[in-house]
Amino acid sequence: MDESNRKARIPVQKRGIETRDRIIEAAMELVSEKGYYKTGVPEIASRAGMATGTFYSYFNDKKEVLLAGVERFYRDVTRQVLSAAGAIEAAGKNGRDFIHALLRAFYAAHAIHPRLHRELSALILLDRDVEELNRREEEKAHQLIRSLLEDHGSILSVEDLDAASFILLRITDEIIHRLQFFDPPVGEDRVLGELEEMLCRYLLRELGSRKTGEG
Amino acid sequence: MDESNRKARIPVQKRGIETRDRIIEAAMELVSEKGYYKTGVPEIASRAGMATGTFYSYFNDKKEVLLAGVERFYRDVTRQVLSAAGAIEAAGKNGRDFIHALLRAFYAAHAIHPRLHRELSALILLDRDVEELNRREEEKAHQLIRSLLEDHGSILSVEDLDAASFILLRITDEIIHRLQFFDPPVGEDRVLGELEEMLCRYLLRELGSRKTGEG
Amino acid sequence: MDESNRKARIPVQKRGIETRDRIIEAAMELVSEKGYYKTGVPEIASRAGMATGTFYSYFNDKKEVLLAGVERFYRDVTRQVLSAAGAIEAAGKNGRDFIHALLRAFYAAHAIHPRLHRELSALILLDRDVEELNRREEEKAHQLIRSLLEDHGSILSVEDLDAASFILLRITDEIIHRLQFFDPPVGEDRVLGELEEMLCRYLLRELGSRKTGEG
Amino acid sequence: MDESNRKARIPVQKRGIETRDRIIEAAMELVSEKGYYKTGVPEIASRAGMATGTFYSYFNDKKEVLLAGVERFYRDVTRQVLSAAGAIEAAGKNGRDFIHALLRAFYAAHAIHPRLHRELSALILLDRDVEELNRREEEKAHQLIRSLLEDHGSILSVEDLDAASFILLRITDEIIHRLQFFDPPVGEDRVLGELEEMLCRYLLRELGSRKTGEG
DNA sequence: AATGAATGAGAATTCATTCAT
DNA sequence: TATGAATGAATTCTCATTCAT
Repeated sequence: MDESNRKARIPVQKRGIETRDRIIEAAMELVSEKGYYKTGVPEIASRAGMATGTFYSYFNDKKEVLLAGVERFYRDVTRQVLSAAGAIEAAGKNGRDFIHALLRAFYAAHAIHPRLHRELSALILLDRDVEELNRREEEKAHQLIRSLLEDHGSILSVEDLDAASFILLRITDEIIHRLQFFDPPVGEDRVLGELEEMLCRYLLRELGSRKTGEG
Repeated sequence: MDESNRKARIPVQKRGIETRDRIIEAAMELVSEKGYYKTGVPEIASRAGMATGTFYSYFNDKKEVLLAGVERFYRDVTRQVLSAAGAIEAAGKNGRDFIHALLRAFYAAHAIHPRLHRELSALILLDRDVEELNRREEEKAHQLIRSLLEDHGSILSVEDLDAASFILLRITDEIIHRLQFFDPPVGEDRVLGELEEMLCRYLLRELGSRKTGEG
Repeated sequence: MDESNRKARIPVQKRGIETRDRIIEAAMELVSEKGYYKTGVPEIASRAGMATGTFYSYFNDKKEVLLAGVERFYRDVTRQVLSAAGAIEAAGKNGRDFIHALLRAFYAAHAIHPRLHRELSALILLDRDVEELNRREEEKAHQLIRSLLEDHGSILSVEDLDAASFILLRITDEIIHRLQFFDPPVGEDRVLGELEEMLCRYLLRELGSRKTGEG
Repeated sequence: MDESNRKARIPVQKRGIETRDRIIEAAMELVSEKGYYKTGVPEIASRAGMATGTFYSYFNDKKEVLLAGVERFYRDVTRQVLSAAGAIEAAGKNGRDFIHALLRAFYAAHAIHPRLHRELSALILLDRDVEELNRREEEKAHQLIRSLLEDHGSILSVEDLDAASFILLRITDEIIHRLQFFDPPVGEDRVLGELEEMLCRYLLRELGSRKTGEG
């Protein structure tokens, strides 16, 4: 009975789809600005330039836009990440370059909707549905990282690929997260440089010489 | 002073202090169980065995107990961490043992109030006051890690101690966090083992041989 | 005229009349299924296979279809009752047969749209317009019963024909009502048998012998 | 889990019980005046001289007051009916007097809250919970009538006591209902006189002479 | 004539906080 | 000082009706 008692319209025509998108857009803007709990439905509708009732003919409740917005957010991030895949390929089998490109890709992915990202990080912890959506994305990301590490197996010295992928994903995400959401006690460049160094020492079979003057 | 218009009593007598503690205790229990936003003040008062009004003679509003509770939580964690300092000392100048003891200490700190910890992780992102409290604690933790690394400077190969402390703190926290709050795609032991390996390769001047069969 | 500000079209062409009928049909179906208050106009339009706006070019508001539906319902019931007149005639001047045929006619009339009947019974009490429509129908029924009783004057022992018609109509209606809408504490056959017995004793000059084994 | 998740206070102190009663009173007044569906909670609260929120600390929702009001209504009616039992006793074994007293009792019971009575008659048909409450009351009334008929068995000529009680209850109720709620096509006295005559002919072993000039 | 997206006032309900006792 | 009933603004959601296309 998952969606059996839905009343909200599923628009197929261009106009309806645009309206739906406008609602998601407005909702995510407001969630970014004031947080999910402080954002009201009339406010979302008003921002989207429509009446409250219109909102409810596209979504059954406030939570539903949130989930739609989260999915859209993940789509945006995924698109961004995939577009970075090229740069990672280009780095070839040079260890430091590979790690560097990887970090760049993560950083860029985080820069998409930073405020929204922050709010979602909280909602993952507070809401089971958001948590579940996130779990699926993490799983995808985990597999992506794993296959990247496999591809570069010849230059890496990792034994447990799964555990390594998990750690690589989480810590990179976390550090960039912190750098973007809170102001860190240490300069961003120094942290990113040190993070890269750590990953090189951990992952690479041969270290190569450290590049100084990160920019 | 931002406390000029406070009305809530600051209890000095034993009885009053106990009452205040009972409120904090009840509030944190409920926050752990159902989350801050779903916990009501009358409910906190009721759980603490008193009338709603009594609550308001000890705290000006709901947020105030939360902050008091967060402070108490950090006190508990700090106490736990300090008690682990002994074990870290005992590990002496053996690199792997030092890292291992460090990880153990973090892990134990997280095990204190896991549900509350999870809720607070979200509130840090949602509430400026909780964020600020957290910032101060992170700063203390950062300094603590930094001085530990300094003490072990002879066996470490780190250049930027500040950046390294920051990274060490954040990633260890994050990984343990994930292991405890979400069920990870990889077994806990494998992740912790790999994390330890990463930190050793990163931090230690001489690697020593890896211990297999973590537990 | 109370219709001076009407906007809804009064269809004269065949197509328009059919459309109007389809709306009434759909509305009455839904009212039977979920009740008037829980039935929405968009839902009626959808069931009738048209857009919401089309509904409003045939009816000025929701109430108007209800009234049209009530009138149609009464037309159906009247048609049914009149078709039963033959059976009553056929019963001739045998007292018990006359009463029996009368009861059968009422029973059949109630069996037409039982769910709708039930809903309307409530709406009569809640809505002045429905009440008024009902009053007119009751008046017609009252006159019908009265003339039936007059026709059978020779075998009846009633003095106040008007009062008797009123009572006869109301109690027969009520008892059958209850039997159909609620499950009664006593079997239907026993109740109908006893009702017939009561009416015989009340109305007939000569009682005749009771028929047992009602079916 | 019938009442497990109730939040509404169950008052035990005098003040609380009075407040609760005041709400029921106000609600039933408004339901009598404008009907259940057109009565809003803020309006009930305002009529009861309190804020909306207060209402919700005594009742979980609007429906709950209705049900409490219905129960109170039935209590009032029952009390009235029982107080009429004396008059019925006093009528002794005179058939016509017995029937007359019975009718008087019904009539008086209906005169208590006529408008409310009318509204409830509709709600019984529209709401399963009200229907159920009514079913229980009908059952009680049914038993009461049955035992009255049994007590007067010597002067009655009824065979199926259960069916007769059911019919007696329903038709008397219905006729009085109509007389009070709608204006009948025939004068009230004539209808009541004829009803009494019908019941006498139906129920009594020996008829006695009809009293003319009902008053 | 038909469409169906949009409207927006209004209903139900919640909950942090106050205040008379 | 403690009590807990009372407050009422704020929030979520509904649905009969309108109107641009």
